Amino acid sequence: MVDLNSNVDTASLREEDLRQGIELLFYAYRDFTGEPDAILDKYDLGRAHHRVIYFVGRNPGITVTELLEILRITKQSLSRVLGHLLETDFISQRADPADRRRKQLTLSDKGKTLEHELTSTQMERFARAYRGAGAEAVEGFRRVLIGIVEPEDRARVRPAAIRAQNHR
Amino acid sequence: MVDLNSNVDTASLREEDLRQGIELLFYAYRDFTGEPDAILDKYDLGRAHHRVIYFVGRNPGITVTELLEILRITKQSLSRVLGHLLETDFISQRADPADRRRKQLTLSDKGKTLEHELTSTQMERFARAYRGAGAEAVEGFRRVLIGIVEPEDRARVRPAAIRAQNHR
DNA sequence: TAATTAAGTCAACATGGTTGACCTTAATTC
DNA sequence: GAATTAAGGTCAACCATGTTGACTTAATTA
Repeated sequence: MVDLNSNVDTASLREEDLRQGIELLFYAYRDFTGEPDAILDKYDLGRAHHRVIYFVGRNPGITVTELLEILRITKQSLSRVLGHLLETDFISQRADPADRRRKQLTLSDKGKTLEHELTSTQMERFARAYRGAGAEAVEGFRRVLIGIVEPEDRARVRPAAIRAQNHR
Repeated sequence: MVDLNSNVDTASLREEDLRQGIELLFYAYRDFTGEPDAILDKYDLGRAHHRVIYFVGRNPGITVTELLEILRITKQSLSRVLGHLLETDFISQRADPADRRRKQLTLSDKGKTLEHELTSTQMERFARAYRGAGAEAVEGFRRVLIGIVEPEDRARVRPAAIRAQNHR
C-alpha cells in the first residue's frame, strides 16, 4: 500500500505545495486589504486612493509617469483618483524645477495623517506575522515573494539602505 | 555621527521591513494575476471567473454558501459570474442528496481544462520562486503569510494531508 | 524650428463589486 | 402539522475602478 501510493503522493504533494502558495497569496491579500478598506469608507475613498496615497508617501516627489509604472493602470484611470486627492488636499503637486513638464507629487500633512492611519493597520498585521514566524522565516518570505515579482520590478522592493545606493 | 543616527536608523529599519512586506505583497499579487488575466481575455472571462473556477476545482462539491465565505463577496455578485459559468458549461451543479437545498458545484471537463491552463501559469511562477529561494525559505514564506491571514481562515490553507484529517 | 515627452481631458464602455427587496423550496423546530 | 429557518435565486439600481481612443497643451530636446 505504501509503495503503491508513494509516487502519487510525491507528485500531488508537489502540486499541493504550489496550490498552497496560490491560496496563501489570495487569502493574505484579501485580508490585508480588508482593514484599510473599512477606514477608507469613512473618508469616501476607495482602495485605488489608498494605493496612490501609499506610493506617493513612500516616494515623495514621484511623478505621474512613475506612479503609472508602479500601479500598472492607465493615465485616465489614475487621473480620476489622483484628481480627487488633489482637490481634497490629501496630495500636493509642484513642477519639477529641473523639468517643468514633470509634476512632483507629495502628501500634504492631511495626506500624511491618513497614510499613517491606513498603513499602520497593515504594518501591525505584518509586525504580528513577522514576530510569530521569526526572523529566519521573514527572510524566506522575502526570498519567495521577490521570486514571484517580475524581474524588472524586483529592484523596487528593497530595504532603504539598498534603495539609497541604487538611487536614480 | 554614527551615534546620532543609530536610533533613527534602527527605528526606520523596522518600519522599512514592514513596508517592504506591504510592497512585496502588492507587487507579487499584481504580477501573479497578470498572466491568467491575459488567458481569460481569450475566453471573454474575467478575474472573478478565475477565482470561482479555481476554488470549485480545488473543492469539488463545494456549495454556493461555502464559496461566498471564501471569496467574501455577495451572493448577487457571485451569481452573475457563476451563472455565466453554468450557462457556458464550465461548471456543473447537482443537488446534495443529503440536503437538497444545497447545490454541489463541480468543474466540467471543459472547466478542468481551463482551470489547468490558468493555474499552471501560476504554479510555474511559484515553482520558479520556490526553486530559487530554497526549501527553508518556502517554509518561512508559509509561516509569514499564514500569520497575515485572519485566524479563522488559516485552516483553509493547509497541505492536503492535514486538510484530509480536519475533514468536515 | 520640428519632434518628442509629460501631463491632462472628454467620452464611451466593461467588469465586478454593493444595497435592498423579494421569492421558492427544503429542512428543522416548536 | 404549522411555523420558522436556511439555501439558493432574482430583479433593479447604483458605484468604483478599470479600459480604449482621440485630442490638447506646455516644455524640452534634437
